[in-house]
Amino acid sequence: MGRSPCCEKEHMNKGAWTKEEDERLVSYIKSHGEGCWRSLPRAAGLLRCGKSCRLRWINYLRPDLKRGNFTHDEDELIIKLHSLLGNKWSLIAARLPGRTDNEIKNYWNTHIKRKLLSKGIDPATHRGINEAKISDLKKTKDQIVKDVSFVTKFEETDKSGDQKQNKYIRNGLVCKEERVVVEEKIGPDLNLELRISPPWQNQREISTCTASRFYMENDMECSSETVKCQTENSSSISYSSIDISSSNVGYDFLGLKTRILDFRSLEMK
DNA sequence: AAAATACTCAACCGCGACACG
DNA sequence: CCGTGTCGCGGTTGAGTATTT
Repeated sequence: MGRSPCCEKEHMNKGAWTKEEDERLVSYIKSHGEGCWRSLPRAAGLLRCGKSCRLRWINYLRPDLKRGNFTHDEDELIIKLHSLLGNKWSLIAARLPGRTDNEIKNYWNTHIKRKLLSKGIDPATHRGINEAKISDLKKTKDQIVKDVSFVTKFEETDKSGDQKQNKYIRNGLVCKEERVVVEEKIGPDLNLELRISPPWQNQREISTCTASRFYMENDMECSSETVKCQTENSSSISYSSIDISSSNVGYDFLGLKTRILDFRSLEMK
């Protein structure tokens, strides 16, 4: 038994929206709010299917949309997020105020893909196109490197506050540095540092955020704790940590809920 | 100036997830 | 548990525009 279509295809307008249709839609949503897309077209007096109305509103008519070209910062953020999330455009868009998933998807396909390719980076994997060299390096002793999108280096102060130590975040995991040296050498020539913050936050402000950390030793997840981090500018992350035992505690990353930072299985809250 | 080609991006389509009876 | 309806997502299309030949 087939599913009934979302709307009767006959007697429906398709293609580009007219100014009058836009005005009807905006006016209806302003007075009645979003939602119930199925019944909206009839109520608003539009010969469009609900799907089409929803798309038009979300991608074009919403008042909070940002117009104009993408900034360099937005470019970088999109690349970073794509390296983590893949083609999850809606998740990426959630981190870029005023931008829609459709817009980012188009921008990715028309601009960023080309930009990365011109730098010798595979846009799908965010790794160098010359995979052969990388594979050879990976085979060498003690260079067991898992699939990696980018590496972020940060400085950690020990509990006494006396000593500082370099550490690396790879795919959300805090790693011992010797395990990622090879990746630093062979990785893409891009600044892929990622700051973690709640959605829609002004990145310029000093802010605190919380995340769980998992140390990797001998390829085993061996401990976890919650870390409070304070970000002051885009070039550094300082950490102060609080030990907790958090074997079953869920936490947020990029506005998502997950227990382990496995970006390939993230789900919306 | 005209034709061909490349590019952009709004809109469409099909599918999966989820809610509900 | 199953069938149905709705919503939202990601991939794709194609009309309009820009650039090149």
